[in-house]
Amino acid sequence: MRAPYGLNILDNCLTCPVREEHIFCNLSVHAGQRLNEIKSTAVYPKGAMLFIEGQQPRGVFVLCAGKAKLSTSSREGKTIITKLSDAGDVLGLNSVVSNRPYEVTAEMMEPGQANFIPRESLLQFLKDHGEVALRVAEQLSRNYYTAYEEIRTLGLSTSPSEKFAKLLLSWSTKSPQSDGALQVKLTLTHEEIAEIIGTTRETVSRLFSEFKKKQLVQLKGSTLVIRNRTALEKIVQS
Amino acid sequence: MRAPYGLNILDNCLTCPVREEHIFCNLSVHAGQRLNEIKSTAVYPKGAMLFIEGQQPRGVFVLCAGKAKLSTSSREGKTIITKLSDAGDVLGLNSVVSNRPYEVTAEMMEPGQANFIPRESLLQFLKDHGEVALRVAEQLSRNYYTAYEEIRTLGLSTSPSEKFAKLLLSWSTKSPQSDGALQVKLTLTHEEIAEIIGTTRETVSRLFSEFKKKQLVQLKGSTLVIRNRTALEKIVQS
DNA sequence: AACCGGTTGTGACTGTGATCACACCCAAAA
DNA sequence: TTTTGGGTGTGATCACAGTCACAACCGGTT
Repeated sequence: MRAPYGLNILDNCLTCPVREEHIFCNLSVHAGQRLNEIKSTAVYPKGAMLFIEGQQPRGVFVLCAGKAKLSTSSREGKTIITKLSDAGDVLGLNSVVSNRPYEVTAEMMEPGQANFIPRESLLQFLKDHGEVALRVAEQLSRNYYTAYEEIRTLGLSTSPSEKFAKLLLSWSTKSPQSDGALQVKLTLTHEEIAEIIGTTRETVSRLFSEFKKKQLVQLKGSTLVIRNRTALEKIVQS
Repeated sequence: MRAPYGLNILDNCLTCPVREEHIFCNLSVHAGQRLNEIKSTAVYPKGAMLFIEGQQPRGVFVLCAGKAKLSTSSREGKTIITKLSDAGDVLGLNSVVSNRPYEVTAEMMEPGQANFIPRESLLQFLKDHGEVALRVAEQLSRNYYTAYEEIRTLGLSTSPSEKFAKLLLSWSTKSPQSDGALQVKLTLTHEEIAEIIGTTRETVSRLFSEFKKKQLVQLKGSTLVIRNRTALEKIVQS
């Protein structure tokens, strides 16, 4: 089965990304069947918008393949990226549960696939299956935590270098923990990095130069190598 | 019935603050009784810490009287106030639901009273009463929204004056909407205001002078009068 | 009265990062 | 090949807000 954008369609992607905390995993047989009835799968090209900040919530998206960036922006055009999502993430849950407009824009950064569950169906489903509602509550509080992490970085760490170091470290922990040399595939542009840490493209460029000069990081093709983790950690809490 | 700190103890303060969205209101008789069994009431002096950032979650607090400030701070001592809570607010819910450390410190800004519901009891209660779990989910997503508001102000609005104007406006909308002259009781120190908008005490001082000079606001005793609302709104989205 | 702690006003100085400007690189298209 | 366009490096400039310093203020206590 072949989809556009050179992507294999996954049969049932509600459960495909193996995640302990996945809220739609390990459901009762009955609930699982019901969920399968109300979900629908779609494939998206790079740049596709799953939803846009301010829209009324249509439903939630469960990302099965591909990466998406969540961002919010001001009228004057300044944008901040608040989260990078990948397979397994549930997008739009808060808006659906509280019935408020999407608070972010979700844009595919690469071709991908997602399950869609319409708002009404999901809410009915949650009413019918109380045990899942609690799972949803847990997921929401996890979201809340990451939001607070964001608040802390934006509000407490003043200098761009601090935030930049923090970002690099957060990447290095997610990457394959093979021995000493920590490697990260670099898929973002400097502009995007700037939007994550809330600064300008030029500053990010300068930070890269600076960190390279200080032997903190090194660039091999498009993979970034963290050479001095402890030094980075020191910058973070300087 | 008289309590310390010159405060009247309220008989049942789970329901006292009249709030449409109060998660523990309008419960079934059975659930209401159960809730009354597991809650306990206490009175707190000014400066009392309900809980501290990093502590394991003991339970939730339902504020009945008095105001509390929620803050988070870095090792170097920089602090940001993320929310001002008053009667009716539920504090510590996220931490309890997700069983992670309190992400903020909750400190009473004036003498007050709060109900405490221990973690284990609450979780059991939620399992037994699925309909309340959904209410909790709704509350959590509301929390998420205010967190996002915070992210937007910290990340998108660059200048202190912008954030300051935003803060003043948010105050003026909450205050009694009596005709034109918007008045706000000013209970915070400049230092605290600085911690809300993420700047220094001196800058707040200067902003006050500047806004007074520009006839945007006026200080009558300890009440702040918003003289030119539209001008403030213009500063916000400048 | 005098004193005190916490708060507020304001001046002088300075470092930092945003802004503008332009050169450069590289891969894909023509 | 040349062209084009998105991405990147880097210098020069400058305004803004953080920092330090000190005076003034205000309400409560002794």
